[in-house]
Amino acid sequence: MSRTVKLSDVAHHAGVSVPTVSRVLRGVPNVAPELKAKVEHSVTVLGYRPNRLAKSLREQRTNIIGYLTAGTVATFHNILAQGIQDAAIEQGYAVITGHGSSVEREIMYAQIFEGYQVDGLIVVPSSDTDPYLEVVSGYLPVVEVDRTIGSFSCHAVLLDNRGAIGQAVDHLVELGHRNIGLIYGDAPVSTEVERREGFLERLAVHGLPVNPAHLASDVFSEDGGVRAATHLLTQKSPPTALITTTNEMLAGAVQAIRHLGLRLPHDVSLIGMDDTRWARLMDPPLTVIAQPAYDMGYKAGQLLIKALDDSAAHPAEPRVQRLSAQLIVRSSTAPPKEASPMTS
Amino acid sequence: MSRTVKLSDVAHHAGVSVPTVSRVLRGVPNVAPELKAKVEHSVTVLGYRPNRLAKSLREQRTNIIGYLTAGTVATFHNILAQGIQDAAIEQGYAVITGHGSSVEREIMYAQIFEGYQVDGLIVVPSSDTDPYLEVVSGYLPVVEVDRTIGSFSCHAVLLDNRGAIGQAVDHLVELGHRNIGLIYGDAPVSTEVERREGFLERLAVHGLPVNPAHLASDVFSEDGGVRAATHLLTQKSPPTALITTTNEMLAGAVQAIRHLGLRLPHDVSLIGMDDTRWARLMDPPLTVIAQPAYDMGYKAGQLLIKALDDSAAHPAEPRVQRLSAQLIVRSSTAPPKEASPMTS
DNA sequence: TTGTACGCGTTATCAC
DNA sequence: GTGATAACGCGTACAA
Repeated sequence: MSRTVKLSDVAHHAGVSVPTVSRVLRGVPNVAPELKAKVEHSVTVLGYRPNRLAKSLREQRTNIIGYLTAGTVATFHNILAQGIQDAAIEQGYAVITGHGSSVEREIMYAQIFEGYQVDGLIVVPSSDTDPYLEVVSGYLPVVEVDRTIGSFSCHAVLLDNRGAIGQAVDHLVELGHRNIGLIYGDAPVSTEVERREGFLERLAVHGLPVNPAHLASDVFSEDGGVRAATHLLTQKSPPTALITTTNEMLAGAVQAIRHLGLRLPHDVSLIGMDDTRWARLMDPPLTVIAQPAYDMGYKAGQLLIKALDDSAAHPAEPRVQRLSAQLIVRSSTAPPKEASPMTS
Repeated sequence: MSRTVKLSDVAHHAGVSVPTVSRVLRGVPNVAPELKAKVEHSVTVLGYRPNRLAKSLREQRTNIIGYLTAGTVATFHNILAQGIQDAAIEQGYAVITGHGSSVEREIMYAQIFEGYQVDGLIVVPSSDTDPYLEVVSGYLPVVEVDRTIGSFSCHAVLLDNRGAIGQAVDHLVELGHRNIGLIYGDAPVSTEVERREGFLERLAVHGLPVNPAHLASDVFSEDGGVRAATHLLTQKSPPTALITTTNEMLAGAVQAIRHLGLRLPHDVSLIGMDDTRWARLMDPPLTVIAQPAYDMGYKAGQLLIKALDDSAAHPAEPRVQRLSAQLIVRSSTAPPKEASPMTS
């Protein structure tokens, strides 16, 4: 639970009775304008937020609907969600879910969740800048998964993004590539930032120069991948290998390569993110960086629940877990056209 | 809400006080064995089920964790879930989610949801036989999506499965195919049954004979698809076209066709289910039956909420909505090898 | 060992 | 128009 500013607090602050506050909040007609104003003032001043639990108990209606599915889970974020579910259920917790595509929506859901008095929050932030989450983390245990806002201190379960891209670079360098292109999303999320940095760092480790022209960012989508890959492969001295930081952009890269009449891996090598079904089914099957999606979700669930249990004891120091990715070598990577596997 | 058998009812029935019942239920040590037995008896007789809401309010702890994600949604069931979420949030409802891969798990989640006093339930049943769901639907509005148990009367939002497969058959017949194979899952779920029946019915409409050897069922997965397709294509007179009823089995069929050295659509035509990214990305791009996933979820949410609002007025007669699928013709279908497009 | 009384935060029914 | 008071279902001191 969190701050406990209740109806009676507001009533006391406004110098009225509890039912009056309730009436104002619910918009019941017969209320004196002056009292209404005073109540509304107190509400904002005290930062009152209704307790859905008590309301539900009283009204015999929760406004919660259960969604029970036997649907197949295949993508990264679903498998992750499945991990959270399993960890939660094992500890006797239930999960209330919201898909927040934008910061506004994210905030809306977070507030609704708070209304239902959730014990804690697991979140995949939609952006690097979410001031609301910072506030929430002040009085509610929060665990970030996959992505992190970074600017505030809370628990997190993340991929070792630098290491992940590092493995891809290592593999390509071993094959003899010296001109590797990176396709990444331009959204301000931690995964993209870290993967980009990991790429540059690993290039440096191998003593390879960084060619800014071989870095292409675009919208974090299939179309963005098409554009970025096309841009990279149509320049005068194109890279001999491409790495994409997301599954969506990988799909775009595949399309672009095909559209340009290039063959995989003969003309260009390609490594993407996430070991999805289609990556295996492509012709040729794609070399990918596999994320431990289920583990990430499961560990996030465990971490949050542990934080919940410990909250009484220690004030829970922020704990960040980094999980390793696994490079799965298939047939979209090969030595570059005019080069021997061992470059000096 | 539902049946309201509370602690005090049990106490009265057992001839003890409320706290005693509470103690027994929570396993507090100091309780007389005889009273314990009496209480437990009353609990089962009355069918008492704890109200998590009241417990949460009292304990200042809900055991609910919020999961907020900006993760991408790509598969059928995710888009469907997104539709439910949107419909719910628009009406001021929250969604608590559970993934039930088996009937046991499904029942477990349903009970947990009931504990949280959900107003209603939306469910994708995992099997045709779930006695518990029948019971639940007696006192809680239930909407089935995608699949239906069928044996009890409740609301449902389903695909027009017969029509969907019918479109696929029509398309293949127009191309000149007369020997069409069907690959379907052997799980006892309504979608599989209806799609199989729709296939047979449509064949009859075209005056085409049914060849039992061209019907292959297997486990509802990629591997199952591989086996079924291999079985179908390696017999003496194989079908010239294949239809799969699920996306998973489609993936298996693609693999089998490739493994057998067959070319798409030259050697065999193929139509599958769900317009997923990889179906578009395949070489050649796959002709598929696209389901209105988001609409199905959204309509299910609307239907449930309407049922909730109406529950006071009319006892809510069961309402079943059938949504149409759309055949998306791409390049995995073509006239059969030795046949003109127009067969007599 | 068991029962009484109260509180969790809110809404609904009454008098005033 | 407004404010006591009770109730929603459960857990927990405290007293018996």
